[in-house]
Amino acid sequence: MSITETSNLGPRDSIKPDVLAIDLRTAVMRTSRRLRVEATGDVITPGQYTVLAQLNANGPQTLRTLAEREHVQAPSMTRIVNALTEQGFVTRTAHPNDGRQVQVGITLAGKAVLEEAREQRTAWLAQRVAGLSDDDRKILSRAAHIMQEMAGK
Amino acid sequence: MSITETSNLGPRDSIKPDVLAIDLRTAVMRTSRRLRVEATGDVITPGQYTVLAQLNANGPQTLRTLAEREHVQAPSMTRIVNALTEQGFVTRTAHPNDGRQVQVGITLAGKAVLEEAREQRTAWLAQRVAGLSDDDRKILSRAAHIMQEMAGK
DNA sequence: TATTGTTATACTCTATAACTATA
DNA sequence: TATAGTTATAGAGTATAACAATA
Repeated sequence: MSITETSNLGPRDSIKPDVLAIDLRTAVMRTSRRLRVEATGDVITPGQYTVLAQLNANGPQTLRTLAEREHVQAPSMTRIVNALTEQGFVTRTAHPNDGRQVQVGITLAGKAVLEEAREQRTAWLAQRVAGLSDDDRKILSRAAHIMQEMAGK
Repeated sequence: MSITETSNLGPRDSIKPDVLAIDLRTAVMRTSRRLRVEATGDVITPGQYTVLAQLNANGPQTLRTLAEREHVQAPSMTRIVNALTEQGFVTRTAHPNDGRQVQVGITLAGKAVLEEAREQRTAWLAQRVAGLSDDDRKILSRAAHIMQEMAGK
């Protein structure tokens, strides 16, 4: 029996947003918590990880832009970027025209450690997902896309 | 067009656990982050919230049991329970037979604040969910159950 | 001796405020 | 004056180690 069938919803029932919100919130928070706990042995912190991913996906950015995108204050981003710089995962280069700005970019070592961290962080989930039925995997795949869209770019 | 149709997977494709794991992890972490950020104005901290929810769902428990279930160390749980006790949201009672143990239980005020926090924390998500198609809501509902099962009770 | 819980202490991450340098 | 970034400092939250009380 598929896990999805534990749902008490028939195909014709309309789903109340309030009820779904509570269910989904619980599921998301619980899963994210496990993902955080199971991601042991990482060489970089969660904050460093998301900054590397951001730089990898969107190219070099100023410190301020990074802070805004990560929703942290400037001093916090200074700290994160300093740590990444010391480890050789990002470089800081002065802006050609504006001497106040600093461009932060990911290095090859940074890309490598990002990939490594991504695998470590995904290993636990991949194992769990492998134990599901194909139907359940399809549902999760679609749900992932819906959630991505819903949570905003 | 439904958001689910942005998925590039046909009905007959088998879904690779590794690929799904990366998609799902990204979606879950991004959503949980938004949920955390959007849950402003809470009267209790996230740690306090989960402890109250735990006590509400499973009844009075010892400090050690709570620490294990929340995956934190004993001193951290002492701190959380102290804060909840000072606010009047839990009570501490001595174990009748074993003088070492402390039973922690939720109060009526604790139940009230839990319900209030739950609504605050779910409001943002409920609004987002309300803007989806009914099909998408069905998928999310099933996905929530699958994730709950997958992340362990 | 083993177990439950507390206290002491330190570390990480984040924030606000004050400061420097550049525009 | 305004903006980009850094430094100083403080406040959560968590951890380990040492301790007290009980079994």
